Amino acid sequence: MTNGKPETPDLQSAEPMLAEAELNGVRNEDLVRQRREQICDAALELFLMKGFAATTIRDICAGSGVNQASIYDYIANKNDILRRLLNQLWFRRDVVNLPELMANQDLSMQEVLARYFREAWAMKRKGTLLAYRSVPHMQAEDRKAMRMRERKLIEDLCVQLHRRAGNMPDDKRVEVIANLLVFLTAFAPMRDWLTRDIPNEDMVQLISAGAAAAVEKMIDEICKDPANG
Amino acid sequence: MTNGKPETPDLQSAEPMLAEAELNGVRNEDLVRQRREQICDAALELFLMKGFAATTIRDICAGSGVNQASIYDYIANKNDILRRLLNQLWFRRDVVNLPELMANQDLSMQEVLARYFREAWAMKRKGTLLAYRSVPHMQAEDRKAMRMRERKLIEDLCVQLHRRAGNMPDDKRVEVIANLLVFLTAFAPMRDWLTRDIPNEDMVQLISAGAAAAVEKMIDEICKDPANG
DNA sequence: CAGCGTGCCTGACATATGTCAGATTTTAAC
DNA sequence: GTTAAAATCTGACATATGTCAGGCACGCTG
Repeated sequence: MTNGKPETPDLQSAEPMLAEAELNGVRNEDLVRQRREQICDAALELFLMKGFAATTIRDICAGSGVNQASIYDYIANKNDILRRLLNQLWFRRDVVNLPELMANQDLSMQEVLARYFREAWAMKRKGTLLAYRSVPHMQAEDRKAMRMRERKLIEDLCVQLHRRAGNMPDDKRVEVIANLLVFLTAFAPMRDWLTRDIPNEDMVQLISAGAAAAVEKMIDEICKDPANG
Repeated sequence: MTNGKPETPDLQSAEPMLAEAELNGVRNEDLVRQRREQICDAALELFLMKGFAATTIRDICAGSGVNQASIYDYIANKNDILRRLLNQLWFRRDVVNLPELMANQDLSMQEVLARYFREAWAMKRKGTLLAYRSVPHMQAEDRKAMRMRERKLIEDLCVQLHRRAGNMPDDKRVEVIANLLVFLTAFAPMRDWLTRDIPNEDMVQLISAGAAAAVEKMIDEICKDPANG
């Protein structure tokens, strides 16, 4: 195809996901899906409430109504549940992607951020919390996959920031901006009691205005004083 | 005294700390202090590396060189260690206080934030990480104390933001600004791999410039469109 | 009804963990 | 050197946990 956005890097390319174990204790695939959903739903609530380590398989069984022995017909082990949850909630592809949004030059920075925060805070609230809180409990290889994905996100963001900033010099500090934006994704989820008092849309508007101003200011700063490469 | 800063609210007032257990298995107080230090030092590293729940008393004993039975002469239980660490690292009074800094009207917002982030990121890095990560493992009453202290911080910050913004209307959204600033305290600690590539002072300057711009923009926004009370 | 396949559950194993009683060693004073 | 106080350690208890083997019940086919 020759008529799409020209040489934008492929932002949608193979994302690393966490490898879910295969099981074949139970044949009926619909049943497996249904039970897995029960299990994951219950586990998510418990993980968010008590943390991964403090949640026992017995808790999850009680919460989901699945028997303590049977649960191993549907998931391989406790870590497998976490993996499946993160695949659903953190690595989901149906939620807007910040670098991609930024690539659309018709949108102002503030509009980009407003759309992004609105959707991310609505759709990925629990995923964000789970991801931030349970990194220490993940298997080494899963943690590595998370890091890779984050790394790629930051890189893509840096590319887009340069694109938007015109002739900003190459500077390590651009990464700081990208990291700040990624960090802000966790703002509403982590400060969740705030959103009980304040309508979500108000937060979205306010924070995206502030964040856009911050980004512009920081880009300015880098242009004005191009110190580090 | 009549010549201090006039009616600034007492920002230094009784901070709630977590209640440490008293023990009297060992008489020599210096020894107790020393052993406790060993224990807490080892525990901190382990808690940050593996998380509170995944760290066992045996790990802490191995790391600190204190015997598994003796450790209970110096700390009451695993949660007591966490409490002591947070009292040292999170509730420390020797580190600059943001509302207090803001009360000094001679400093620009950017200067205030630069001073604050510089010191907070240098001195409270581990405390911040520990606090954010181990909230779910704390005893209910300790969690309550943490919340209270945070609540007070936000309130003090709101007061100072109003003071600085001149005639900004009373608006719930001011809390969002305060929360954003508190949240940013965790930026460098949580994105710690960043700081391995980028000098700390560069981060301080860049983020405080950006954050100051964001705060101003958000105050503007609230003044321009005074919707919520 | 018998026979079988599929999903479910009782019950338990092996290990890990927080905690500590009580024996043992060290220290210091005479 | 004797002795008593103080600090440290061995060893263990009670419990909790992840995991699963092997038996059970139910529905389907003939």
